[in-house]
Amino acid sequence: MDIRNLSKKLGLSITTVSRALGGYSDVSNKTRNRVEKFAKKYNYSPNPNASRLASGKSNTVGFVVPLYGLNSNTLNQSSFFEFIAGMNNKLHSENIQFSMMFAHNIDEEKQAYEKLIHIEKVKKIILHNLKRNDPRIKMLNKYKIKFVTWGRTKDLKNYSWVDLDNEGSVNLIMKYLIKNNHKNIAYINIIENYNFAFQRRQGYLRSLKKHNIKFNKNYYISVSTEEPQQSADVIKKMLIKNPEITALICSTEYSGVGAIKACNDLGKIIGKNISIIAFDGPVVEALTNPSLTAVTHPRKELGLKAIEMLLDMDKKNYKARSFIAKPEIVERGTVHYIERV
Amino acid sequence: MDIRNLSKKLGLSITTVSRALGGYSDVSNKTRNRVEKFAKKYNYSPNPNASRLASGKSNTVGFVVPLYGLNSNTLNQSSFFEFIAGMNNKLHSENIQFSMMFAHNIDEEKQAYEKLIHIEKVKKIILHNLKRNDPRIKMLNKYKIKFVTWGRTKDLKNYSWVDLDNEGSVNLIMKYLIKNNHKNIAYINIIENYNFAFQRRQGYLRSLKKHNIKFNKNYYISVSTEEPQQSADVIKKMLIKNPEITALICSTEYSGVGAIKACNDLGKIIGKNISIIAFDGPVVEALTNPSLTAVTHPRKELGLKAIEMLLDMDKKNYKARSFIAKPEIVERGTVHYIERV
DNA sequence: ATTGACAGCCAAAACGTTTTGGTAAAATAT
DNA sequence: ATATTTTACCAAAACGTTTTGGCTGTCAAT
Repeated sequence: MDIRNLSKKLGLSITTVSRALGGYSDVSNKTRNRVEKFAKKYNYSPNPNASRLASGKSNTVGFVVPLYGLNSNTLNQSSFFEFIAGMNNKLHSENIQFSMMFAHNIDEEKQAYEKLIHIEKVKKIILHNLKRNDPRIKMLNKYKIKFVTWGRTKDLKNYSWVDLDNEGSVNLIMKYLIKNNHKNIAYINIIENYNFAFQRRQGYLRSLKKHNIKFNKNYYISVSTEEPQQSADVIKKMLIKNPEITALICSTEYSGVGAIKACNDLGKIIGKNISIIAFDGPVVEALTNPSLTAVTHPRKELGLKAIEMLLDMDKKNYKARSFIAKPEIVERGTVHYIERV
Repeated sequence: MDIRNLSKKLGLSITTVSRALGGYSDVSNKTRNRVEKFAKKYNYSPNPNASRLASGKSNTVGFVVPLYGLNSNTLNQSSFFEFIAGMNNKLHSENIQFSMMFAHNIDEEKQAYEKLIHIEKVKKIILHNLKRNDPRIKMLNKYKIKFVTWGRTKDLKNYSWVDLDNEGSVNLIMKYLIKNNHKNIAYINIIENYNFAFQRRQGYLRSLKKHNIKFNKNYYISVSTEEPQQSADVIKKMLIKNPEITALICSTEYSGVGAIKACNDLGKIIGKNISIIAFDGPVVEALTNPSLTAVTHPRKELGLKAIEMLLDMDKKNYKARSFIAKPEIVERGTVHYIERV
């Protein structure tokens, strides 16, 4: 069933049918209802390719997934997957194509963007994994590509982004721990040239100040790899030197696992005399014993919002926007309450 | 630059340009070369939507990702991700679109296929997560959709597929364990209505026979969930009742983790007086202590091969093919050698 | 010298929409 | 009663390809 046949059955012109279904106002409600009824009855939906050709809006959104650096880890890929799923839902409901490419190193990544922009003529891109200072933004502006980023650069120069609430998440965690009477709270971060790590550090420092806890530099470390053992070693040392620590905040799943190892090795009983809370870790949570308490983020929603913004950029009065995912603490078994003495 | 302008510059008709680039034989080599040269020079590539509309060929490969059942687990999503990355590489080099949809339940899955087939007019699909008897195959045949499956049904009725070598992997594991002088080898499977689980069971039984080991039904269990604790409980019981068991083969990462828990609880020293070996587990491997020995499969290659086959189906003399990924054992720390007495 | 086959090219139709630039009738304003 | 605006519709053009069904000239076979 195509629009020609449908219009014949309705006794209307093709134009009217198209405009009725397109939601234009120069169609009476009576007619529109009839058209919609018939469209449903005959199971009509416009041929997307014809429609894209005619409208000139062949909207494709591009996305390059790096499979190196922090993302070479299979662990992190599941969070990408969530994000992608969120994007896809929106894209499909809007009949927009999604062009995803993979890159194993920085050269391949560059090539991927070039292919997207110059060959596939993609005009919209989702950028992610932002460095504090990211050269891709300049590049995209140069080619007048519309983009929304997942993550933020150091300074937010007039672009739209979605992101975890990194600072807010740490605040939330700190509040939660302090409510449980923790005071000697350590933070295990990842190297801070990732902007999210920097923001989390900010959150930690500001939270301490807010709750009148003095920053102890022995309580803050950042690891450079995602090898759990490395985290475990560093954490063990920290706990031996500072046995008064009662809670560990871990920026990554891997360091969360490292923390568990370290505590086990030291004979500390997790959830009894030492608390561990980690970021996300949707994968690891279920695997550890006791099950890891964590702060989670709706990554699917993040993907959806990113696409919404990107599509809104076509509207005339669009202004740069942002969306911050609301963190939530999922209580499991690794945080304990300290009785006041 | 569109084909009209290009043909003008070449002094040729649109038809000839189109047919030159399309590889048709009614164009002289001399002309074809000229056309190709100009196309490159002016950075011309056909508008994909116009081309799809005119040819009636969507030039798109469809893929529906279920986010329910066995795949609601974030863990498994990373293996999808690998597969998708493999597919994408090939698709991009061939300039073919990839339409991926997500489904949260069986109804959404059905709708997704309908949308792909009837609306987007996709003619090629990658099917995965096959049941032993999968109704989708009939459906795809009915609509004359070309497809390649990732996984196999019970009977391989004349379609092309790629898959892990489930039976072979178990053989390999068994050989490896037996080489290390294990004889009392238990198998922890997942429910067998997943065909891969069935095949792995076959592998286990046949391997035993081959090595003249009598099957002991107390050594074989299959769990129905992916909750590690459930596996742990069942395994603990098994080990208490049959303390002579020296090695555990786990069909999933989750049961691998469960096995580790069970052994720890029983005071068995993993890699010393009990061995554990699991399937894949690219995620978990790095997290356990000791690091989990496993059999791995090149999932990226699997994705690539699937697409290769799917595209080859356009060739005239195509016959149903298959590709089996070669398993490999990655020795880490959970399998021990038993000294002969 | 005539015929047939073939190589190499092309004009026009087709693909199924959206959009443009209208028109006639109805409603409203003067 | 007339002029203006609004409502509701439509024919035809446009989108950029691919495909169909030619046509012309060349060359080998008769």
